[in-house]
Amino acid sequence: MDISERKKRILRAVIEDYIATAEPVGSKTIAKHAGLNISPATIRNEMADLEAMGLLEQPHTSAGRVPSPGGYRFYVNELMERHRLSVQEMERLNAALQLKTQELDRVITEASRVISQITKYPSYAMSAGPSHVTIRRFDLLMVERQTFIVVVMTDTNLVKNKLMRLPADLSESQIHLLNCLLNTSFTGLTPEEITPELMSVAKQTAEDAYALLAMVVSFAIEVMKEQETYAIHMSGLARLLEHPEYRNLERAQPLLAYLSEEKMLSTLPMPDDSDVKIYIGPENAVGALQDTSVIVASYDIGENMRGLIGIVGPTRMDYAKIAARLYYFAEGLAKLLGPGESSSEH
Amino acid sequence: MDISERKKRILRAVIEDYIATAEPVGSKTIAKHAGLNISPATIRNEMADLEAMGLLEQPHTSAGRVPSPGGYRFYVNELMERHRLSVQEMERLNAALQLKTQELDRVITEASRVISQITKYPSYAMSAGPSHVTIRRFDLLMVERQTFIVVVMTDTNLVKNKLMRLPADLSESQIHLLNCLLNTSFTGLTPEEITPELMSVAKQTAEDAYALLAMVVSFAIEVMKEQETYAIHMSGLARLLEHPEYRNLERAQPLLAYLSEEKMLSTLPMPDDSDVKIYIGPENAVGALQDTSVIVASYDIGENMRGLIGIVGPTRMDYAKIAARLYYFAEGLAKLLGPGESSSEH
DNA sequence: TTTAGCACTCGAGAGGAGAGAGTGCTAAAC
DNA sequence: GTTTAGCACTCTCTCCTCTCGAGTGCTAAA
Repeated sequence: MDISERKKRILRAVIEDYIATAEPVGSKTIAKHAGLNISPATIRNEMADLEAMGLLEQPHTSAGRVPSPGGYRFYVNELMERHRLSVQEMERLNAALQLKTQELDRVITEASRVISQITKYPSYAMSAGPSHVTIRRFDLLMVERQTFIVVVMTDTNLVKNKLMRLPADLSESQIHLLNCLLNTSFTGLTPEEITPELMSVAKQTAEDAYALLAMVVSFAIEVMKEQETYAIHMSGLARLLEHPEYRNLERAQPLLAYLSEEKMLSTLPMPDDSDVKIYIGPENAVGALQDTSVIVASYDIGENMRGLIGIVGPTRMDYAKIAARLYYFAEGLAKLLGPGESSSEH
Repeated sequence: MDISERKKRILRAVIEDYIATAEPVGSKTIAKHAGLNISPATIRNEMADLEAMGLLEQPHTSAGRVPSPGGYRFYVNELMERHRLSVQEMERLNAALQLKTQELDRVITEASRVISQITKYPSYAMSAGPSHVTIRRFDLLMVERQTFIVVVMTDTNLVKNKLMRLPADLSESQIHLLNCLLNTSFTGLTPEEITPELMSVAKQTAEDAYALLAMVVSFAIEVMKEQETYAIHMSGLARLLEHPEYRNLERAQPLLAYLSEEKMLSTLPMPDDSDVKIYIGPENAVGALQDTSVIVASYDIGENMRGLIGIVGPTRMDYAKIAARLYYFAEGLAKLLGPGESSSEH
């Protein structure tokens, strides 16, 4: 895009003023801006050009200019300076990262809450599991005659358990046999690889203990499947209403409805690679997000898992600042949850 | 409260009309009501009396009447007929109760979502644990040389586990010893009963394995504490905006902010006994709920635990219908989760 | 190429008129 | 004594008009 240096400076001034005030920006306001020694009339001409290029918009003829989504995009790509966190900001984020628990679900929930508080926007957080999980190890523990605890450990080092009650008695040796059978024949398999044939072979070996075996296997499958699905959490929804663009309900309601519909959340942007991504207005595929921007940071939880933390807000937002905060926070979460930590189940 | 039969009928007609329309009800409207063959003028007189008794209110001099919180209370206590669910309603609720998972957290979340959908109000659901939990049983499983799975089972039949890594090697026999020590000295104790003295005695017995012991015990304490805390979930927040009383933001915003603030949620009404409870307007202790009503049903999960499911909405709501639905749903959840089921951890 | 000047446009907000719904009171009817 | 019809009154809501002010685009001069 060939665009003069002066136009860039004007565009940037318009965007930054609009981000700060939420009011359409007039030529006079820009003229007063330090560093630009040009008259309002000149600026008007330049703004008319910028509008023709699709970077600015006019709500109506006699109002100032407002950045278009394309304008924001240009700003984010080329004009925006990297925001450096102040010491206070870092301290605040660090304090928030002192999470008491390392339980994945809770960390995600808490992280989302904190980011929402700090950014003043609704925030979403999620964890995405790997696509192929297998069981590495089974353990059967007998509690009472007909009560067992089954413990399974996945190849992602996650441990899950379940208490099971059985109508039939089983002896210690039967349990031992079952344990061996499970650990030899059912480890390293994806749910699809546990075929009816495999089960019928196992049935012959397990005999009376087959009922328990079946329960254990179906639990294992459940665990594997669950790992592959997403856990998602949204926080601070009502903060949307604190921003002037959502002061009228017609605008706010559909967005709030979308964001509070749990099912819909999985349609929020979820980038694959590790970076802060910014989706401005119509760059979002989802209809309800056409007038909003989404900023999302992704981080490595290790063992094939990724975490995501992002915020949703009006297109007018301080992209530099928010992106920097998300980036810093995501880095902190990666350290907290990332590879090298012992992953604890929940 | 001595109040004539006719006044009761008028009050009831006013309330039910207001519930249906959300508009102040005039004398003419009531006069047209089937069954009441009295003129608007008479009704005006009666309504003036009802207002003097504090059961009705007038938004302004020349508007119709609106029920006061006291009026709703009287209606709920004495006038309201028990709503009987239609077959469709029951089917819908039954379908919603076909939850795939029995994981407590998920059931709670899902139940809240469903109730919110059905009632069109934001809903909250929670589980409250017992006040004293102890560990019934410990199991230590060795995965690799320095990696262990610890499994603890509480006296509420909940099983939790954690993967632990240790910098030091331990032998099979040391593990066995530790297992015995844990199961003899640390079972049946509340977190408070695990004193520094007890730990130092254990230290002498455990010797090299003390590091692992300490990790296991602190995990056990974490599990016990966690059991005593509440898990809460809110769903369908944005539905609030669908109701006319929240069409202006000044009214909606503080309530939405309150309900989306996770910490605050624990101040929502949480009755102890099994019944549907109704809190109307100022009957709620919390300031943010002064203009709202809360209907909440409580049910038994068994093993000392209770579940709660409720909705929040404007004071104008169809108390009979909502209460009936919550009651039915809570009963279903009790069957699903209640005593007799094997409680599975998550 | 930039700037000053000026007519023009458009939205926000204030003020006022009128309609409509509902009331309370009075006096007549049952 | 209770109920009802009639009527003046009150208050909100909506619509209309008017004005104000901010900001623009265009033209002509610097």
